[in-house]
Amino acid sequence: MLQAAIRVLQAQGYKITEPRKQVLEVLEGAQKPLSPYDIQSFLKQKGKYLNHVTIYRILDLFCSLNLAHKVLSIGGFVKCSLGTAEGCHRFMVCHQCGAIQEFADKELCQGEDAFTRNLGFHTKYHLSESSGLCADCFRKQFEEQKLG
Amino acid sequence: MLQAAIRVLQAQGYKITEPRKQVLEVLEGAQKPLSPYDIQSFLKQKGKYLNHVTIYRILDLFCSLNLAHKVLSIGGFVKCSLGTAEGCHRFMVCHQCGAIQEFADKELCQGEDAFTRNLGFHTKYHLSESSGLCADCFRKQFEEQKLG
DNA sequence: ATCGTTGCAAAACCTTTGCACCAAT
DNA sequence: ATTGGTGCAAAGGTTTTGCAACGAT
Repeated sequence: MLQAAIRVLQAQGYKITEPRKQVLEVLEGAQKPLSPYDIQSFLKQKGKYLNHVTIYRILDLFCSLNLAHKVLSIGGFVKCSLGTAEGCHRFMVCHQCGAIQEFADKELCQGEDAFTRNLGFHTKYHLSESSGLCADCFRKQFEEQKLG
Repeated sequence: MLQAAIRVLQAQGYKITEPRKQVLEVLEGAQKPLSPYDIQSFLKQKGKYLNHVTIYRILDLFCSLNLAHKVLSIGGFVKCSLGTAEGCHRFMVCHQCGAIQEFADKELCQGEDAFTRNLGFHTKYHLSESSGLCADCFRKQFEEQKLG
């Protein structure tokens, strides 16, 4: 996984540096979107230090290479967990626990494109985030309702 | 249009103040999403002054009442141009001229919900922005290609 | 050795908070 | 008169910039 990202960097002529590997590692291990300062904190816990500017720049790079995405409804970054998928990369965001799941579906993109094309618009890419409850949180809430 | 928004405010027990009317007016007249400071600049041109904090608070209020939306891919605010529509409010964002068009479609929402439900997710609402070229900018680009 | 990367300092920018005053109802 | 709204000052947080030093190739 991490290896795949490193190969992408190398293939594009970017250097494999400690800071980049560290940010990759943190993103790999995260369950939720992380802000640049979140990432800095995580690293501090491991006894490592990165300047926040460095983290900003690394995240910019990763996003430009689709190794990471910015989840706009949260304002944090996640590693990209999809390959060169069919259709744009979408997110489900649990507003209870903050967990993220990435997915893609060609038909959803086609439906959206068809609709906007009728309005004369030519779509390059989609941004799509579904907010709600993940399976776990939904179950928990359901149990609580039975009790209460 | 502006009247409709004012009625919504009144109906909810919010006061109709000069600052609120001014922000509404600016949003009405805008073709693109505006940041709080953009709005302040627009008003300054008209010889009016609002504190930025006031603008932040007014925008918060408007968004909570669905009189305005924040366009996340741009980071600015637009007036809501839809009624209580079928399905969530979506945007087409022209990355050339910045123009915004709002739309809604029940089927798109249903398609997305169906897909995520299969993954155990329970969607509350969607965030959806399509980025690309509006009809005008597409035409212009097309003309230029013919020439070049 | 080269050139891309990082760290640092600083600045710019964005957003929020608390409180006193003002104004719409 | 009441209560919500606004302005101000200040603080806190986020993001960007320029430059010198470092390190992967």
